[in-house]
Amino acid sequence: MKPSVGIRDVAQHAGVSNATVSNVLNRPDVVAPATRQRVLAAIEELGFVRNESARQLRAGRSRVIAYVVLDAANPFFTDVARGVEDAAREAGLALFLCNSASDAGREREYLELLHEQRVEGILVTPVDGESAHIAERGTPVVLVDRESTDGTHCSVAVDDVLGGELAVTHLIENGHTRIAMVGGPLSIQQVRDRYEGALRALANAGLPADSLTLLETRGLQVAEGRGAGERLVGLPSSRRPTAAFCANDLLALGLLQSMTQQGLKVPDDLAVVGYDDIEFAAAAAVPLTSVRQPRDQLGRTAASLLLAENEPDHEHRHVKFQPELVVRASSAVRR
Amino acid sequence: MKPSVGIRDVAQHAGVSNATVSNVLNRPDVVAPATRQRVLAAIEELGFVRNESARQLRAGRSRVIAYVVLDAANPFFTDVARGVEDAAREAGLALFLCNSASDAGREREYLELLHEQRVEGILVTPVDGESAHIAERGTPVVLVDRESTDGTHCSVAVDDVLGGELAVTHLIENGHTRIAMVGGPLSIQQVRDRYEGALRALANAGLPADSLTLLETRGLQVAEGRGAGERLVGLPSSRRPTAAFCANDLLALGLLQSMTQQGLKVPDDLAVVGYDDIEFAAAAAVPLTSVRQPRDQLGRTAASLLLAENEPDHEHRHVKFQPELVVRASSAVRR
DNA sequence: CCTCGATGTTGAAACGTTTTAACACCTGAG
DNA sequence: CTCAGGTGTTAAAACGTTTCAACATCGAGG
Repeated sequence: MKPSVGIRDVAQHAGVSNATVSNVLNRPDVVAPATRQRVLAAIEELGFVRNESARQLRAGRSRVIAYVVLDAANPFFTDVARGVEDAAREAGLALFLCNSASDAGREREYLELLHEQRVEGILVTPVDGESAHIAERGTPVVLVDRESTDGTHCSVAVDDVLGGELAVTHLIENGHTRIAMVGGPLSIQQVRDRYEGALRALANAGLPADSLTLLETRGLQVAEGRGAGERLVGLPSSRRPTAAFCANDLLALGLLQSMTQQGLKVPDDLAVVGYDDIEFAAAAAVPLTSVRQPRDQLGRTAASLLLAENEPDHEHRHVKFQPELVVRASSAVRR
Repeated sequence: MKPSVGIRDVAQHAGVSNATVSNVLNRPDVVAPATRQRVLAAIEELGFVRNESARQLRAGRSRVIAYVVLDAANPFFTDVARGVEDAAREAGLALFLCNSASDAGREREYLELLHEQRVEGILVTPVDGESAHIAERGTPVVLVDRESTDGTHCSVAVDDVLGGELAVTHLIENGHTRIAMVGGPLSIQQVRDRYEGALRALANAGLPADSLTLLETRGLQVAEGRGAGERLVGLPSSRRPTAAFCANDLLALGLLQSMTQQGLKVPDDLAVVGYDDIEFAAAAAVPLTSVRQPRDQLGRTAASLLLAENEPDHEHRHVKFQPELVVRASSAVRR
C-alpha cells in the first residue's frame, strides 16, 4: 500500500549515509548536533517508522518480555501482571500479555510464537503439570505461581499447601466438621496443592478424612462456583457441609451468589473461604475470608529472575512466598 | 550463549537446500513426503526454532494483532479482549495484550513499539480525546469503545450518552431527585458521555440541572469509588443525594463497600447504578443495577473491522451499539 | 525417439536494519 | 611543518528468512 520509507530514504533525504541515520536512532550523542537535527527533520518529514524486525534480526536482542497467563479475566493474574510490568519497565522492557485461557493448546501456540519472536524472556503460569512443551529453546522461561518440578526453570510460587492448611484450619477452629472443598480440575497444580493443604489441616486436628468433601469443578470461574453452589444445596441437609473452602475467589464469589439466590445465609448456613484475596473479595455480598498471596511481589520477583537469566553463570532459582489468611464476614463464628 | 541453529543448519543436516526447508515450513504439500520427513527429523534433532524476525522482515507480514487496553485490571476490558481474541484466532492471528493503565505516556510507547513491530493491526481504547499520536503510520488502527472523532480510523463504540440517560432515567422513575454522578477524570470520553446522558435524563424529566451533583474521581478503580463514598457520606444529610450513578462498575463496587462500612444501607439510604455490568456486579454485596454493554460483540466487531482494513478499497466504518439497563437490588424502589 | 507437462529441488537475490573498521578532517602540541 | 589524537561520517558486511526463476528428472503421448 505505502511505499514504506526505510532508513536509506531518510539518509538520502538528509544527505547522509544510512549509518548516520542509524546512529541518530541508537547513539544520538556520537553524531554532530547539526546533522542530528537534519536527520530528525527528515524522519519527521517522511514519516519514517523504524522496522523492529530488521533491527532485532541484526541486533539480536528484543525489547519485549511476555507473560502467558492462565486466565486474563481473573484479577489475580492481572495484578501479578502489574507487578511484572512495573519491574519490566524499570529495565526498559515492554510487556506483552497472552491469555492461554486454561487451554493447553493455546498455551503451546503462544509459547511457540514467543520463542519464534525471540522475545527477551517468557513468563508463564502453565495450564497443567506437563511442562514438556515449556522446555528451554534459547529463550529464558520463568514459571509463575508454580514450582518448577524438574528444576529446568526458575520459578516463583506461593506455598499453596500451607494456604490450604491455613484456610481449613481456620474453619475447623470455628467449629466446622463437615467441610466442602470446591475446585478443579485437579490437573491444575494449584488446586491439588490447596486440596492437600486442606487434608493436612484435617489430619492436624485429628478429624477423619471424610470430614472433607471434594466438589470438583471444571474450571475456576464464577459460573463454576455457582454450579457448585447448586450441587451443594441439593445435598440432604443432614449431610450438607457447613463450610466451603474454594480454590479461588472467583469460585467463592459464584458460590456466594448461588447461596443468596437460594435463600441460604453466609456464614450462618454456610461459611465460605476463598483464595487469592482479589480486590472484589472484600466488596462481595458478604465480605470474603480469603487466603492472600503477595501478587505484586510475585510478579516483580518473577520479572527480576527472568532478567537475571542472562547473567554469565546463572543457576535456576526457586522462590517461594508464604500466603496469609485474611478473615472477613463470610467465615465469622457461628452464632 | 547457544550456537543458534538456523534454517541452513537444518538444510545441511538433512542434505537439502535451505529453500526446501523453507518450503517444508510454509508449503509442506509441495515437497515430497520422504524429503519432508527427513527435514522434519533434522528440525527436531537440532531443536530448530524459526526466527520470526527474519521471516517477517522478508515476508512482510506478521501473524499478530495487539490490543492496547485502558486498564487490564478491569474485567470489562478483559471481556472485550476475549471477543477480540476469538475473532483473531479464527483468522489465524495471535493477540498480544498491552496495558496502558490509563497513562497516556505508556499508551504512546506501546503504540510506537507496535508500529515498529509491524503487527498486522492495532486495537486501542485510548486514554484521552487527543488521538494525535494514534495517527495512521502504515499499520491499521481501530478504536474500541470510543468513537473516532475525525474519521481517520474505524471505530466500535457503545452509545454512552444513551447509557447514562437510561441509568438516570431509571433513578428518576424510582423517585430520586437528588442524584450524584460519580466518575472521572472528565478527560475520559466515556465519562463525559455518560455524564451528558445523565443530564439529558434530567432535562427529559423536567428536573433542574442541579439535581445532579458531580463527584469527580481521579480514576475509575475500586479505590476511587471508596473515596467517593466517604465524600458522599460526609455531606450534610439534608443535601446528600439519595442515589448515585457511577461511571463504571468498579467505582460502584467501591462505593457500595464504603457505604456498608459506614453503616448505610443500599438501596435504602443510597441507590446505586453502575456501568458495564461486569460479572462481579451481580455478585456484589448488593447485586448491582448496571448498564450492560455487548462486550463480547464489541471485541469481535473491532477485530473484524481491523481485518477488513486490508481490503482494496477500504472505507473507515463506525459501528455503534446500544446499551441496556439491567435492574437489580441496588436500585430497588424505596420502601 | 522426441517433446511436453508435471513434480521436486535449488541458487541467489532480496528484506531493512546494526555494526565494524576505516577514513577524512581538524586542532593543538612538539 | 609534522604528527598524534580526537571527532564525525561512511562503505560494506552481516543477520536468517522467503521467494522467484531456473533447473533437473521422469513418465506419458505423439
